[in-house]
Parts: sequence; structure tokens; C-alpha cells
Amino acid sequence: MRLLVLQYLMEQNRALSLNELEVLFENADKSTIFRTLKTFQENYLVHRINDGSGAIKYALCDDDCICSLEDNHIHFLCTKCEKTYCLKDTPIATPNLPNGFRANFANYLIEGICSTCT
Amino acid sequence: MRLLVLQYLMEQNRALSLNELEVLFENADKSTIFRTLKTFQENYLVHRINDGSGAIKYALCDDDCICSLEDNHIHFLCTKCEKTYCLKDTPIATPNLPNGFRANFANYLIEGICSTCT
DNA sequence: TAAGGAGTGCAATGCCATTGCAAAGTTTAG
DNA sequence: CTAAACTTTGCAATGGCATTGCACTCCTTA
Repeated sequence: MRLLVLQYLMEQNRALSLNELEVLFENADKSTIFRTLKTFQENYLVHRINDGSGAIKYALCDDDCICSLEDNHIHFLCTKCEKTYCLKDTPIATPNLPNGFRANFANYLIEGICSTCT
Repeated sequence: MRLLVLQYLMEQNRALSLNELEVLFENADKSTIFRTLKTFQENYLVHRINDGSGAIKYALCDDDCICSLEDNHIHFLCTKCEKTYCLKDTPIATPNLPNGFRANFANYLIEGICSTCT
């Protein structure tokens, strides 16, 4: 199962929800896939993205992703097809924070219409 | 109820969850507060913030907030006290998107430790 | 070949958002 | 003043998604 999920994630360039994977691997149970993704997270293979769609999305980490501020790319949620893209070529600078605020993690999410849904 | 909630929101400079308001106004029902906030949203008084904490947060809109890209300030979630701040003095530019991608809404969330929890 | 560990499925739980329905309160027209 | 119409509220139920306990199966290894 882990191999199948990992392979599928590698073939995609976007973030997938647990439910999408459930539908895809219909012979496997929800909880199996959940635990698969959990294992991946614990081993820094995937990171979670909360795109506000109600379902958490999972995407493969980059080689240099440490799942923190360093992994500072934008996620784009298409409100039409509900797909979430990792816009790794569109970096965004970490802004200066007010006094006393310390950042550990950042998540820049943009909602709109993706190129295939236009 | 609407007046009470609105007044309380105006006194805060941060985003509150439904649950926080429930606890605060314990004589009012969950659903009443929920519908109050829903009404506020429909009339562009508050906007919703998904800070990944599991609970949606609600914050008063600025006068010029049209609850879209224009309302492009950063939200800061303190992972210690779980409070969400609107960093209106820390604007962030909307980046250029790849070809064919059109943005309607943006949400920049930073997690870390706030100034009072440091 | 038996024992231990890993992976899986099922069912249950929990949390939060949301809604149907009826009761209570408020406004308005006569 | 009063009844009808509308609004607001509370309670209980529903639904979606994440998560977990438990038992069963499968695989590895001594």
C-alpha cells in the first residue's frame, strides 16, 4: 500500500486529500491510507496542507523540504475542480513580523481558478 | 445577541472561534451564535479565517475589506495560546501566478509564538 | 514451524459545522 | 387591543472528516 500511494503521489504535482486516495484505491481501507500518510509524515516524505476545503491535502515534500518556514511555497486551490497545486516556482518571502512574534511555520494559500479550468 | 457579539468582536483585535464565543456567552446557544456569525458574514461584517487549528475563526472586516484579495493581511496563529491575530500592519503582496491561474482569494497564515506568550 | 511483529479492515469515537423543527418573542396591520 | 406574520432562539439531530481500538491476517525470522 505504501508503495502504491507513494508512487501515485510522485506521479502527481499536486496535493491530494485522503478521500481522493480512498476513491482511487477502493480496495484499501480509509484507515490504512490514513496510517500510510501518517507514516509518510513522520518520515518527512509528505506534508499536510490545509486549504480550507474541509479536507486536509497531502503532498510530497521536496528534497529540501523540512516542513517548516523553509518550505515556503504557495498552495493554490482551484475552487472549480477542488484540486490543490503546489506552486513551487512562485516563492514568497517571509515578511517581518511585529515585535515579539516568532514564526515557525507559514502557509500561503490562494484560491481561484486553475489553468485547466479557465 | 447580535449586538453583544458585535460589540465583543469590536473590542478584540483578533479572530475568535465559534467555541470561544460559545464559552463567553454561555447563556446563548451554539446555533444562535453560529447563525449570528453567518448573518454577519452575509452582510460583510466579519470574515472567516481558517487557521488550521480545526476551528474556523471569525474576525471583523475592515471598513475597506471586501473579503477577497483586497483583504490581504496576514493571520498569525500562536501555537501556544491558540489565539489568532490579524496582522493588518504587515501587508503582503499578491504574487504573480503561473499562466492561466486566476486568484480570487488569498490567505497567508503564519504559525508561531505571539508576543504575549514569548 | 512456531512466535513476534507489521499491516489491514471494520467499526466506533470525537470534534466541529450545519440544519430542521418547534417554541418564544417581536412587529405590524386591522 | 389583538391576531396574524415574521424573526430569533434552543434543542436535538445530522453530516463530514480525522482518528483510534481491536482483532485478524500476513510476513519475517529464529
